[in-house]
Amino acid sequence: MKQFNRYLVTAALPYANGPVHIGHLAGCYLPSDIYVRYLRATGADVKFICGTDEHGVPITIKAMKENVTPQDIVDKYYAIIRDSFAAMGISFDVFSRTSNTVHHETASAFFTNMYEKGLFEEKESEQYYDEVKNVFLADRYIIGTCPKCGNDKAYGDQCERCGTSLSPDELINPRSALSDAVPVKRKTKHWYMPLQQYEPWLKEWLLEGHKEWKNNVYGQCKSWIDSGLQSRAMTRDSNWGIKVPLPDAEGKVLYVWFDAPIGYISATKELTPDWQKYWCQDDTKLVHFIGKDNIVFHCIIFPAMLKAHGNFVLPENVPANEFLNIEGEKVSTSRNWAVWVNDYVKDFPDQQDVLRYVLCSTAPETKDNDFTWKDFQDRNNSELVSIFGNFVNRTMVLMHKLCGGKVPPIHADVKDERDDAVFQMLQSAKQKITDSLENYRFREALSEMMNVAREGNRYLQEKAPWLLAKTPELQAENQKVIDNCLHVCLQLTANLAIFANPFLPFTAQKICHMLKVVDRMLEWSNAGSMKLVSVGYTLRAPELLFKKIEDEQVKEQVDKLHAGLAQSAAAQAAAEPAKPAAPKKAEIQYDDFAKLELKAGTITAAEKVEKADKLLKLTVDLGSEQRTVVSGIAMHYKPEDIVGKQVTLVANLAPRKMRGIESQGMILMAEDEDGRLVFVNPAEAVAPGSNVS
RNA sequence: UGCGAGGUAGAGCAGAGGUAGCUCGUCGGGCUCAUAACCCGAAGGUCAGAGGUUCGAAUCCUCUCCUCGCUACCA
Repeated sequence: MKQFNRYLVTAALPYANGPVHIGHLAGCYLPSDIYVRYLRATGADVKFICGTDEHGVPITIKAMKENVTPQDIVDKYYAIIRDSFAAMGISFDVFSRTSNTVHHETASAFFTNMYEKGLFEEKESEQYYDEVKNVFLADRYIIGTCPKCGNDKAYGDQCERCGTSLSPDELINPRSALSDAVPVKRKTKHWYMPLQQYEPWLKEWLLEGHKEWKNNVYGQCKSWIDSGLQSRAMTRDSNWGIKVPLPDAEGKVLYVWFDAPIGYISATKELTPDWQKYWCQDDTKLVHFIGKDNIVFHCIIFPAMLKAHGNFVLPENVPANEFLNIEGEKVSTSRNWAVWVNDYVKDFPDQQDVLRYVLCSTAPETKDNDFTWKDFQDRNNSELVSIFGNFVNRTMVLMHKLCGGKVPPIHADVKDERDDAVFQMLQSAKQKITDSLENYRFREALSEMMNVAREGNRYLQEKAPWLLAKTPELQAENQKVIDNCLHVCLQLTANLAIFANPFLPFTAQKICHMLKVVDRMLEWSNAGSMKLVSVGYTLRAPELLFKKIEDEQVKEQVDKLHAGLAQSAAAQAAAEPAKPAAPKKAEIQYDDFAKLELKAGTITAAEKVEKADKLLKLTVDLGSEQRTVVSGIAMHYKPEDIVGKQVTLVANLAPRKMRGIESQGMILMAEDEDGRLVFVNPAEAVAPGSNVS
């Protein structure tokens, strides 16, 4: 095993175009914070790095839409994000931002270093340009008609209706998502990093050298490398970002994915003049905490960049988490289906540890997981309150009642095996928790920590000091046994604070306060000790560590979630028509309309098309003939529900094959903002084959 | 379409050839120091489905189904 003398821990740079939600927290900020708090407790030299990622096209677009500058956007969200993390006790050593001067200089220098070594390829290509907004358009910002299914809202990279991946050139009638203008092709030059040249090295370093990485991470990297890497552009046409530091690069900036990870380096520079010690000496253990969407950038592209530059350490591990869903549905910031951290802090003041506990115990370490408010309540009430909080409270109350509020001595003459067993249990718990934390298994570590509290309750139950003190006479007789029991329970409580500290730092502090011990007691090396609280010390009155969460609070949160969703949908619906969305298509003459042959028909049969999520094969009765129509409505209607329905059919549309079935017409559907499809049909039943005009 | 990860008691997870385990929930009992908390016990699973290898498969192989991700600047 390699010996490391210091740690550099990074958490993914959140993108500064919105606040952070609990999925972000569960994905990487909480696990990294737990890891770092543990490392600090062991006395390790560790730096915990994060900051906002403030470049990239989405920010310029958001700025354009809100009619402010990109800088306004990032300033606003930088503050919100920073404060959310601080409130939750995420203990970054530095929380920087990529719009800082230090970062611009660092990223520029990084690029120049690679450029001077001749590590970039220069290539010219033609890209769509929006002449109204004067910007080059990323594929995603070109909208047009899908050549496969005719969806007129396909994006330049993919059609979301039929799932085909596209290139902007394939779109019929492309237009800009920003201005609705018809984009034109313009030549543009970019600098590419030939990733394929790093393949042999990546195979050795990653595939051979890091087989211990998590399955989901290793598997995805392997799949990328095995399928062959390609040159990737490291610059973009934009005026928001870090200028490409070359003379002939007007209007070009570094690709955000080139500049963002360098942000880890810049932030470290900002933190300490000693930054090189952390980044350039190979006895540093660099660990990147990220969500699964970032795997390739952190495991392949950024390491390749570091390798290319040559002066930096490489990540030792990248423990990426999967995603957290909320109440059974994927988090969606645009639909406002999310629990925002800044809201949580307001709604549950002084209960950060509850969220930390719940997110850690359901952390998506191996697969996507679901967060529900009911589960949040259950875990708080039946685990934190009933097991952990209750044990500490029982101990404190009994100690005050039976031992006069002072830490009782331990009497060797009445000490028994059960007392020793607690000591043994602590040793083994320390071992297990340490092992789990070192291997990024935070859920497991947390559950071991809770087991310590469970053991405490069990011990107390078996000793039952309250029975030994039923009457004053009995108590006098048993005082030594009672002393021993509460002495053990108090030491156990102190140990619990050490074990809980990485996960529940606010709670650990409360325990320290009650026990009148200083922060240094929380050092990891003290775990397992039975001499943490001193005999004879007067302790403070017990205070509850956790409080119950009531049904109403849960209901409020669930309602809030749904209200947010509805509000956001309404806001979007209101915003859309306000834009010149209505006359998207050119005006037509009556003759054009008359070319359409529309007929009412009745669906007589419907079945799912195999190997297609969205397609149904329908048979439509037009009175004089039967038509086979393939329609992309499987997501919205079940075959059995629509047989017998009347529909409006474009009867003279040229036939088209889809999934090997010839579709002889098209059914008219109305689609709302959420993508919900509804039949456009005659209000009353008419004879099949009736003309519609 | 391809590739990656996953599918195990009502819920959340462990187990990676040898009679299915943990936490919460449920049910029964005990206790009363404690936030109706704690402790003991029980019920509950054809380990997504089908086939195969093996004396023996949740675990290995093949195929199928489902979920999520990547291929697109969401942790």
